[in-house]
Amino acid sequence: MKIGVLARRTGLNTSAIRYYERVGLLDQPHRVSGQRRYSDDIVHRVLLIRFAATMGFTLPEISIFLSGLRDDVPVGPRWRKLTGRKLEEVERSIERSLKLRTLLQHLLRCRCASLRVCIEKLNLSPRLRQIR
Amino acid sequence: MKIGVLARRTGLNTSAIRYYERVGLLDQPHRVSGQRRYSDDIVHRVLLIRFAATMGFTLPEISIFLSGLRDDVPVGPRWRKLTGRKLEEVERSIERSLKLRTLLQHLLRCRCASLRVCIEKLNLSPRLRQIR
DNA sequence: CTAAAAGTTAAAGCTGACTTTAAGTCAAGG
DNA sequence: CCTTGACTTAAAGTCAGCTTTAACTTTTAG
Repeated sequence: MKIGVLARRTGLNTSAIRYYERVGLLDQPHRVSGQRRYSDDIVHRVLLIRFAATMGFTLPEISIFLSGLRDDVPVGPRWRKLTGRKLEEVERSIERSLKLRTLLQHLLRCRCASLRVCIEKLNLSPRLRQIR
Repeated sequence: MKIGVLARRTGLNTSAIRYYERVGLLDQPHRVSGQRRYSDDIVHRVLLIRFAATMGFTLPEISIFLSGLRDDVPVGPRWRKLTGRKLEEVERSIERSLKLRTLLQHLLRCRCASLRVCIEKLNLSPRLRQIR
C-alpha cells in the first residue's frame, strides 16, 4: 500500500501520516525506490491513533499508550498513571461543560437583560460574585 | 488604576490586557503621559471575559456577547444564534467526554491485554469496529 | 514517449491566545 | 539626582498538530 491509499483508507492527509512518522507515532515503513510501502495492519494503528486523538489525548500521550501496548504489559504503571491523570482531567472538563450547558440553556430560555443575574442564579463562578 | 494594578486585581498578565485591547475586547482607556489609566468597572468586564473564556468561548465569540450586552438588546438574534450553536457544540463535547470517562474508568479497572476488547465492549466508535 | 498524478524532502506557515524581547520612557522613593 | 520598578511599543516567539510550499523524482495511463 502506498501512502495515498493509506490516506484514503484512514481519512487522513498524506502529510499527517508523514507527520506521525516524524514524531515517532508510526514506524518507518520499508521503501521501494524511495516511496513508502505499508502493510495492511498499519490501518488499524492509524485508526487507533485517530480514535485516541479525538478522545482528547495528545500525540505524546498516544505514543505512551501505544508503546505500552507493544510491550505487552497489560496495564503497566505508566499506563495506569496516565489513565488516572486523564480521568481527572476529563472529569473536570465534564463538570465545566455541564455547567456551561446549564448556562446556555438558561440563556436561551430567559430574557436576560443582565448576564449577572443568570450567573448568580446558576451559582456558576464564585469569582464572578463580584460582578455587579 | 494603572495596568499593573488591573492585572493584579484580575489575575491576568499585563500583556494579556494589552492583547485584549488590541483585539478589541477592551476599549482604549484614557492615558496619562502615555500610560493607561483604568476606572474600577473595567475589572468586572475583564472578569466576565475570563469567565467566558474558561467556559470555552473564543475571544471573537466573547466580543459578540459583550457587544450584545452593550447594545442593551436583551438576547438579540445574533446572541441567540451564537448561544444555540455553542450549546450544540457543548453537547457534543459532553457526549464525547462521557464516553471517554467510561473508557478510562474501564481501563483502570480491567486488565486489558487488548484495547480493542474494551472499545468493542463499550461500543465507543463505529469506525473502530474494524480494529482486529 | 509524454503528461499528469502521486511520491519525496526540508522548511516555512497556520490558528488562537498569549508571552517574550528589545529598546526604550516614566514615576516614586531615598 | 539616581536607581529601581513599572510602563510603552512593535515584532517575534510559543504551543500542538498539522498543512503548505518549493523544488524535485517516480509511477502510471494513454
